[in-house]
Amino acid sequence: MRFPEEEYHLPFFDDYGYHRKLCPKCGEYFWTQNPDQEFCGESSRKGCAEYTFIGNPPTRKPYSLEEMREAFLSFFEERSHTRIKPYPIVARWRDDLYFTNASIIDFQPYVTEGMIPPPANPLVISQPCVRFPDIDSVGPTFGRHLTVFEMGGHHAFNYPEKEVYWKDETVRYHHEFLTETLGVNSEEVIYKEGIWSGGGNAGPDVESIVHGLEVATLVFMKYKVVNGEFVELPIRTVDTGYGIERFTWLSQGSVNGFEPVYGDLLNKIMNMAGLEPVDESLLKEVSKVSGLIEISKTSSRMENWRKVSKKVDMDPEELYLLLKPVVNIFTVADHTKCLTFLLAEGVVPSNVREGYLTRLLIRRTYRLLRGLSIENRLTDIIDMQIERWSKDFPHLKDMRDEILALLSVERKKYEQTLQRGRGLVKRAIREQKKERAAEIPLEKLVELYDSHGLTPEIVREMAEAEGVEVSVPENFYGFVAERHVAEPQTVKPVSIEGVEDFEETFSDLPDTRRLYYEDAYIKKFEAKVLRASGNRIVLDRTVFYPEGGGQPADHGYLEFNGNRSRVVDVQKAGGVIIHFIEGAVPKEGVKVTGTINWERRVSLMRNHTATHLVMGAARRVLGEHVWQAGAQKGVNRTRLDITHPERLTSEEINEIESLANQAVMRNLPVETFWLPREEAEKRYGFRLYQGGVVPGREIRVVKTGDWEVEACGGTHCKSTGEVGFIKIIRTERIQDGVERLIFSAGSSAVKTAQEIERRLSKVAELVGVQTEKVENTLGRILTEWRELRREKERLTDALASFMAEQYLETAEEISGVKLISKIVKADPDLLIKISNELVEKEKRAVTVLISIDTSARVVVMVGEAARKLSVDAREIARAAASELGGGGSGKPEFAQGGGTRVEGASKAVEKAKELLRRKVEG
RNA sequence: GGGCCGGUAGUUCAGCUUGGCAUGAACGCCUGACUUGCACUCAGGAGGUCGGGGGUUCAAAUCCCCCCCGGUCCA
Repeated sequence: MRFPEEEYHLPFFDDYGYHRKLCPKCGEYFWTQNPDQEFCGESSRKGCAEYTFIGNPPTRKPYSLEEMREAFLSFFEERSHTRIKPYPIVARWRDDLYFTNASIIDFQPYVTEGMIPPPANPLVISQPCVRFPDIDSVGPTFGRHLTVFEMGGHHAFNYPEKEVYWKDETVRYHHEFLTETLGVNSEEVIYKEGIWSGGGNAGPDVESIVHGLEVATLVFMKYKVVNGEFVELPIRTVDTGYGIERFTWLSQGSVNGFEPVYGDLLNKIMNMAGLEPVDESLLKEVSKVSGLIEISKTSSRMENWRKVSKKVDMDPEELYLLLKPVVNIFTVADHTKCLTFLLAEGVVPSNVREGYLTRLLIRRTYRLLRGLSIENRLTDIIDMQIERWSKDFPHLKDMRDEILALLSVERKKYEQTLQRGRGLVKRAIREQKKERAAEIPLEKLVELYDSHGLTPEIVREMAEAEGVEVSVPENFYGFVAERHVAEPQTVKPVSIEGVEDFEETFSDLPDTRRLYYEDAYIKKFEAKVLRASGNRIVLDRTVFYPEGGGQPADHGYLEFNGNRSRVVDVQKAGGVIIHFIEGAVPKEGVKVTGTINWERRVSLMRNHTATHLVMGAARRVLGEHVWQAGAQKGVNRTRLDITHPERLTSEEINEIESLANQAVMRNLPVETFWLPREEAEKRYGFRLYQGGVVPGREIRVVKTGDWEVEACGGTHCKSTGEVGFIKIIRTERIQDGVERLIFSAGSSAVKTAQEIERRLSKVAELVGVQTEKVENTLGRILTEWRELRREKERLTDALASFMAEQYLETAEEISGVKLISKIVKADPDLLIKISNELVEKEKRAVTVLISIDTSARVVVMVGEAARKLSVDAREIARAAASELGGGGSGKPEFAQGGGTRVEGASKAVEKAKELLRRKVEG
């Protein structure tokens, strides 16, 4: 789709003599002052232009990154925008994305949806952003793509009753910044029309292009996307994104976009790797056409190099080999900066969500460093990054030790994966040699990557060490992606169970007054029934806590007109609280008296407050990277999931338990209060969002003395002393990087401790000693048990040998073979052993031994000599077993069979004898 | 959240397709021989609830179901 011209035809363009044109190459509309401008001027894959600023910057002077950021911020500050501090790059206040990938993310959805006012209006910010989708392009595009960059954004929020500014002023600001502040010639600025859509919002946008480089996107967010349709938003948001790094690059006109950002750091990495600088003029030529490069999972790397090499008239292989190390160093610079920022915010590498993306980044970086033979220098580079950026982002320095600790754990894990991989590759080669295949099949390569995390490059390296060639198709990753496309997507319904008809049935009701927030200790209350639908009741007020925030619903009963009905569940839909009851249902308008099951509620309160205490303890013991990854409170036990890269040791668990109990004993006051979102964030930081996303304009803060502050909607004790006692029961590992702590609080904790003791006593009783001696005694018993088991083996062997002698004496001679047949009540294993002895002693022996118990088993063995007479144990076993009501099979010299018809045993022997006779005589 | 791979001796793994003796393999360990001693070499030996629980079957490491644990790819 496309917006009509009116959306873009601004007075600004007319004032400045801009013309609207259609680019014949990419088919997009653009605005230019230059009447001869034919193409849109953007240096992209479609090749509409080349970079013309390389070695020839269009700005008045070169800017460093810091200077450019400051120029941008102060330009808007001077034009009545308020400067705002950057937000975290891990978007913990949102559940629809992992990272802050644009400055507007900071204000979505609460500001853009009108739930809370912006911190200032208009405002300006330089927001560090993280983007993973373009990761493959980072490096090869010479700086156009980065995984971490600063987005300069000036934002205005236009309310129906209050207009700040809209399209025309936005473009004028941008133009003024470029031309007057930076000194770019007006006719060198092209504006391209576009449509922007993301995060559920959309609108027209204007992209500004200077000398082939897109430097800013000016978005006019005016729609909400509902079921694929554009619905006008009441609040129109000016959402601009100025690529601070790109502006800096433009102003320096350097041969790549990394030098202006990293400067000396780049040279240091070059030196580490012992790289000679690449011919500057060649870099310049390539850089000019690097806009053609765009790497994705479905296109191949070489394809891009071929395009570029054609332009600079060089052999693609040669060009690739020449530039690869430099490009890899660009990538390393980018990735290590991104890692520094991610780990500084406590992202724990894992196999899911943002942890997985971080792991991906670490493993890519390791591979690159390996290629440069400096894999042991990662921590040095990270240290350089911390040094480089901590002036503007001081938290990096504070988190240095944790960053390095997280990296070291992750490195160990990766090395284990590689170690395992070597074994797998060796095995794959062995297999392939056995089948005389020429090379490792593609399918195997995909499996090694998909299931074992080994990229084909690594497999090739490992295989070559074994002298085996591996060919990897250019579109390997596209091939892998295909495997994942076919997977079914599960769509989970968002509606609350039992209230799917909320819109029709309850949405007209006012918010229920939540008495449990006014006083968490109310046990009994009176209220009026506002709505009764089936077994669902809505009251005007309630002390029944609805399930939410990992705290289960209260139970209890409602009394009215001499009836008493049980409340079995409570759910919240919007601001309306719905009670599910069993028994008589009160009519609308009736007055009811509600009573909650206090014992249940107070247990839940203790468990909930305990959760905050354990959380605070875990962070103190394990580090700042510990975040809550989920929690479910219960009456008897509660589970708390925390991010941590390793299994918890028993010492750590004990320490967490001790600290949490100290917090209990200090009897800290638990304060709960409501604060406007931005105020709460300012006062307590983003640490608040432990329990995940908290919607709403005002958020409820639960502050546990100096121990822990969280945004939380649950009911809590007045002071930590009421929790009584916290007992950690055990830990589990939910995922890589997430540990689950299971604990009890209050009287449940006491019961838990008693239960553990009871079990121990029970064990001691069974073993017959005092509890203090259980381990020793049990150890001794186990040793004895093993000895007895061995003794039994030995005796069985001896018995088998003895029995074999006995049985051999009763052997029947049938034309050269010696048949030994017996029906005994013995373990089949013994029969096998006897048979073994028999055929060992007497090569002509054929044994048919039947054991009878609840079912019958027949063991048939044929000695070497008998075997030569074409006696087949399988045939005999099968024949005998048919009389037992079952089947049999095995090997020619040894077979087994059996059945349930025990009484057929003697007949089975007869049958076997008959068959044998036929075989050797006939 | 979804997919894939794996769990057998102290360790790394075979065996599983096609149910039938775990005489399993290598390394490590113990004992002995050789040696001044160590290492090497040779001979012998110990070491297994086949991740757990159900089911099918005369019979399950092997087939089916559930669970636990580890790895990995993708969102």
